Order: sequence, then structure tokens, then C-alpha cells
Amino acid sequence: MFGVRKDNIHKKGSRLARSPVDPRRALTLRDVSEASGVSEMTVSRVLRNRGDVSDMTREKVLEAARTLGYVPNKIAGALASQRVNLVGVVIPSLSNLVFPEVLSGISAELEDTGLQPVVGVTGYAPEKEETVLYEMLSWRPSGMIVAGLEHSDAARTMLQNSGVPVVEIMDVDGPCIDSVVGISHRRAGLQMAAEILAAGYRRIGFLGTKMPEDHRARKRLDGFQEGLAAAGVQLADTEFYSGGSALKKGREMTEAILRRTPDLDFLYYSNDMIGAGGLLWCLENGYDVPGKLGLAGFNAVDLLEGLPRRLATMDSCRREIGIKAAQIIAGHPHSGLIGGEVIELTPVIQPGDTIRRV
Amino acid sequence: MFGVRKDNIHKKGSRLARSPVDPRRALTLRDVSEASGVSEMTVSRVLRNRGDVSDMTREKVLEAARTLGYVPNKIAGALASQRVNLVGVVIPSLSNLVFPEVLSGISAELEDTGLQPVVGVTGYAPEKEETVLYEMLSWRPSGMIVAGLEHSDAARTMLQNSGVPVVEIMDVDGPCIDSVVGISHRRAGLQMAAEILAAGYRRIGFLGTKMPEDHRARKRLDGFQEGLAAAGVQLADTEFYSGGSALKKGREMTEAILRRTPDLDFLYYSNDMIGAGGLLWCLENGYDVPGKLGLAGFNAVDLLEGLPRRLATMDSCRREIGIKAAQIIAGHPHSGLIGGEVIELTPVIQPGDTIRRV
DNA sequence: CCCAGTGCCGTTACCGCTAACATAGATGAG
DNA sequence: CTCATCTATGTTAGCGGTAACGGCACTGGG
Repeated sequence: MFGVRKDNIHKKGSRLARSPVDPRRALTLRDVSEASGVSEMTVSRVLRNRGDVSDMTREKVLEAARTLGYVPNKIAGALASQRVNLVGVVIPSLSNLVFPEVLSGISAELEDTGLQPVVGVTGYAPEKEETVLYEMLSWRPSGMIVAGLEHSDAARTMLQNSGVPVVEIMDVDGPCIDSVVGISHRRAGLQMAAEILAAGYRRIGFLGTKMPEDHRARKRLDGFQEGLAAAGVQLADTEFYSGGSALKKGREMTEAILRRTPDLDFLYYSNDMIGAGGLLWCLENGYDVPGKLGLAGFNAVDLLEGLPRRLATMDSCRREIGIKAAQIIAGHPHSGLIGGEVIELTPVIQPGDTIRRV
Repeated sequence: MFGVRKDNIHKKGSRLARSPVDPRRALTLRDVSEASGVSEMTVSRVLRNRGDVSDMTREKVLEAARTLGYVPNKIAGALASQRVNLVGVVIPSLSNLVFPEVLSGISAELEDTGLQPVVGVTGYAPEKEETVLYEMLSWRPSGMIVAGLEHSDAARTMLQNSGVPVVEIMDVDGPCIDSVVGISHRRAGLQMAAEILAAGYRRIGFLGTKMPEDHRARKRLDGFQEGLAAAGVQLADTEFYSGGSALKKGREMTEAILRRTPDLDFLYYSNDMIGAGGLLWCLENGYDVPGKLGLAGFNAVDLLEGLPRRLATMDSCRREIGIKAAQIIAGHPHSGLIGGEVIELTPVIQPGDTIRRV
């Protein structure tokens, strides 16, 4: 309320005047407007390609912005326009190979919608998921893509109240918040069981992760067991692991389970990576695959193509899932919250060379 | 300037009054403040744990925020405080396996600094890198971590003018913008050449990616050739690929190069993935590894642990790089732009079982 | 009894940009 | 020539928070 302040008030509205030379300060619209001799609004219009601006003015402004090296401040823009071009993507892990592929589908589809994915990783921990969601929602994104259907109550509530379109991905076995895109892992397990039984295998072992938070793996196992049970068959043995190089673990687990239960005639792995390790181990140790011992994994990762034999697997439609999810978000009319899409993709069994032909 | 507007002015400062019931509208500080009977400022203080607030008030506010399900608006907060808790991380790819590991180092280190990584992927394309940088800088992040030293002029200028700390990672062979953390790929190539020559190999082939934008692979090759040249040895043959399953490509390339130049006694692969494919192919086809034919890759990915034989490789210190880079950003005093850190990590050769012992 | 110091909370003035409206000049129909 | 219409640009009022400061009730030392 003293001189200095009051004086400046006259300069431009109630804004303080800028010191003319302050190299450290980030540029604003104001700098560009002064450099090009038009109002801030006009500069804003030019930079966003919105509204009518004469070609001459446009050129002048672009030139000024370029030479100054101006980068717009989206924080201010977003606050003023109530629009944010970000889409939150929440996944459990990046090292899983599966999720980067989903991501790549999302990015590709979002590419020219002006929307941008922002990734958050939960490490399969519900509390971390909560934190990540909270953090993301606080940026008021245009949409959220979240892996899985299982969330804490708090997380679910946050998503519901957020007012942004939410797409849960990967899994369709359960109730969703808004929209879902995925496959039925239960059914995937069931199908694989049917395939294996049809090929005549009966002494079947399962090898998977110890993680109870990997609900999709669990559902596959559930479906698998159900499929076996329908034919009066039970799992003959199981082996679980956690952490470490999946390929190596696959070897170790395979050796362990076959040592414990030598008469197994099929090994169903919860993912291709441990499956590949198992396959290598079996081949090295002279097992007759698929004659005496069948093998199958899950995911259809492209690493399998380089193996000595093609492991039986099942495509989990990862890229497709990403694409569809992105389409739902991108196509979302800006306020008419329709939501409620449920898209179930159907994975296809790729029998490869590790299930014997009937 | 008409009735309706003027009337509202009296309600609360110059803010318009809210319609009391509008379920779709996102919550604001105001809602919490009204629900708890204190000012917005006090609510803000409570939610940020800043300044003095009595325990009673704090409880009241937290209670109200919780029951309403309030999520703060970081956009507004960031604009007002000129502080953003985001760190931009720009990498060429997520499917490379190497980058998720760097990322995991970054995340881990940033975990309890309040900073959050935001990932952008360039697909090895300079134009895309420019776009991604522009996009990220427009959110005024607290720091930027960018893979590689090679950028377009525009990109470099943007980063320099941005006023935020910049850490370039992975590679130290060249001039940097602000800080760097990485290894010398040239020296890595040199070292590997020395190792191979010391083991007595002389007819050496190189297998790598066709991508000219992968500067680090190129530098390794340069260093490798330089190392050979110093001993009067030249590359006997080379084979390049692009796209597809790296494991499979490794097989195909290995077959191709050995068919073309059967007397090769060593194959140097530009990454472990194709190296692994090559190793599998060589073993299947009865090559005497490492007696008659030596093999080496690069990166020390943990997939190698599951292979029938340990491929010679070199650790690229990925996680370590992520950690150091994050430390630089996190430790950056908020305004005293020191910068200029140069951290060179030293990769270690892991001879494995595919280079013969001397 | 006065006043500096402290704990707690409110007020004011922005942050940098954009929606919505206002306005000046050019244009064309009547 | 007048006035509605259109184009190109400017003005105003926020968006939802936070920094900085102000004020009030208490407290304790002089």
C-alpha cells in the first residue's frame, strides 16, 4: 500500500510492471504481446489457432514468440480454460513388458487427439495406487485409464467423484466404475484347460507368481482349475515364485516341480517369461516336449518367437486394449458423461509346438 | 455490469456465489471452508501442513475434507505458488527394457522428495523429442531428465532457456546442457575390444541396429573399432537389423553373418537381446562357444541369467544412472542454479561363459 | 499497566492465461 | 447515407489456489 506499489497500478490494469531486464524470469504472454505490439489476447489466439486473426498479425506474433523462445504456461491455461489435455494411466509395473505394450497402444491412439498420457506406477500396492490416483486427479485430467478392477474403497470413491471418465483395463471379470476394456482372465484359464484336456494331458501342474495382488493371474488360475474340475481333473502340483529374473525362475521352478512330481505331463505357466525359462530347461534336459510333457504360458510376448520351439500361449490383446481404452477417453463428449462402455476382447490360443496335436 | 452480477459481488469478495446444489461441479477449497466454518486460507494451511493451525481446527477441516471427498486442485496451487512437483523424464522407448530400469531408479530416488516423474517417449525421433520437451516444459516442471546428449538446436535452446535444472543421462561422450550422468559408450566399446583381443580372437564381426538415431550404440561401435584398430585389427563383417522380435533377429542375423563369413571367431552384439538370440542359435547349431566362436552383448539385462550359458556383457549402470540423476534434481536448491554436475559411471565387463579364458 | 512476542486465523492481491463480451473499422444491403 | 453484419482486436473478470501481510486475543517481563 505504499508508493512503489500504487505507482505501478497505473501501468496496466492492476498488474505490477515488470523490471525490463530480468533474464531469469520465465517468459509470459505479456512479453510476446509487447514484442509484437498486440494484446495478450491476440497472442493467445494465435498460439492456440483459435478465433480470427489476420495473417499479418499472426505472422508478427509467431515471429516474436519464436525469437523469444516463448513456451506457453499450461498451468495458467488449464486453470483459465478448465481444460487439461492429460490422461492419467495407472499401471502396476513397467518391467512387466505387458504394460509398456498397453501404453504404446494408448499413446498411438491418443497421438493426434491433443491428449497426452501420463503414467503412474503402483507396484501392485493398493496404498500406492491410492496415492498415485490422488496425485493424478489433483491435476484434473481429461480421463483416467486404470489397470484392473480391484481398488480400495477410497480409490474407487475418488474415481467416482472425480467427474472424469474412467476406463478400467485388462480385466472384465467384475464390477466396474465407469467403462472397461479387457479380456476375461477366468475364461482364458478355462479355455486353456479345455485345450490341454482335449490334447489328452491329465497330470497337470501350475507355475505362477506368489503375488496375491496380481488378481488377473489369480483369475486365470481360478478359471483354469474350474475348467479342469469340470472334467474331473485336479491340479497335480503347483509352484510359486516372487522376484528375480523371470527366465531363471522359470527354470528353477520347473526343475523343482518336476523333481517333486515327476509324473506331471503338463506345465501351465502364469506368464510367458517363466514359461520360456521352463521350456529352455526342459529341452536342455531331454524332456519329450510336447510328447510326454506339454507346456503353455500366457501373453504371447514376442520374445517367444526367438525360442527354439514356439511355446503355446494365449494372446492377451494388450495393444488392442490400450487402443480401445484411449478411444473411449478421446471420444468422450466433453460433458455428456455417457460412460458405461464394456468391451470384452477375446484372446486366441496359439498352440505353438508345446501342446501335442490330437 | 448489470444487476445479477453486481448483486453477487457482495457475497464474498468479488467471487460469484455458487449455486448451493450442483453435484457435477468439482469441489474447491471454498466448499471445504464452508463445510468446516473457517476461511479458505486455513483449509489450505491444513491440507498442506504449513503454518500454525490449532489442533481443533485442523481436525475439523480434515474431517470436512474427508467426508466431502475433496481433492486439491494442483493446477491452481501450482499457478499461485509457482511451484510444480513434477520432473519430466524424456526417453526414446519403453520397450527397450533398459529405460524402465532407469525409470525405476528415478522413481525410487524421488519417492519421498515429494517430486513426481512424468514420462515422455520420443521413439528415437528428434522431432518427437522436440514436441515432448515443449509439452513438458509448458507444465513448468521442477527439473528435466533427458536421455542422450544429441538434441536438435531448438530442443537444446528450449532446455537452456527453460530455467529448470536439466540432467542428460546415459551417455557422457559429448557436450552437455547442464548436468550429465552416464557412462562413456565409446570407452565401453574400447574396453570390450581390448578384452576380446586379449582372449586371442581376431576375426571379429559386429551385429547391431540399423537405427542411426541410437547414438549410444554408434559410439560403442566407434570405440570398438578404434580399439581393434589400435591392435591392427579390422571388423571382418557387420550385420544390421531393425524392428521385430530382437531375440529372433539375433538368430537370423547370426545365421546370416556366419553364412557369409564362416571364419569369424567372435560376434559382438550391440545389445544383449540380439546377443541372446545369437547365443541360442549358436548352441543349437553346434558351434564351439567360446572355443571356436566367442560372443558378447551389452547391458547386462537380467534375462541373461536364464540362458543356458552366461553371455559376456557389460553392465550399463542403468538403475544407478536413474538414481544419480534424480538426486541431482532433488538436491537442486530451489533457485541457486548451480548445475554443471558431470558424473561418469564405469561399467564393468562380465565375461560370463562366452569369451574363452586366457 | 504497557508493550513486545506468540499463536491462530483472516484479507488482499496476485499467479498467467482464457471465456465472454465489448468495440472499432470495413462492408454491403436497402 | 444509414444501419445491421462481419472481422479483427481489445477489455474485463475470473479460474482455484497461495504468499505476504494484518489483526486479534493472550502471555509474561519490566
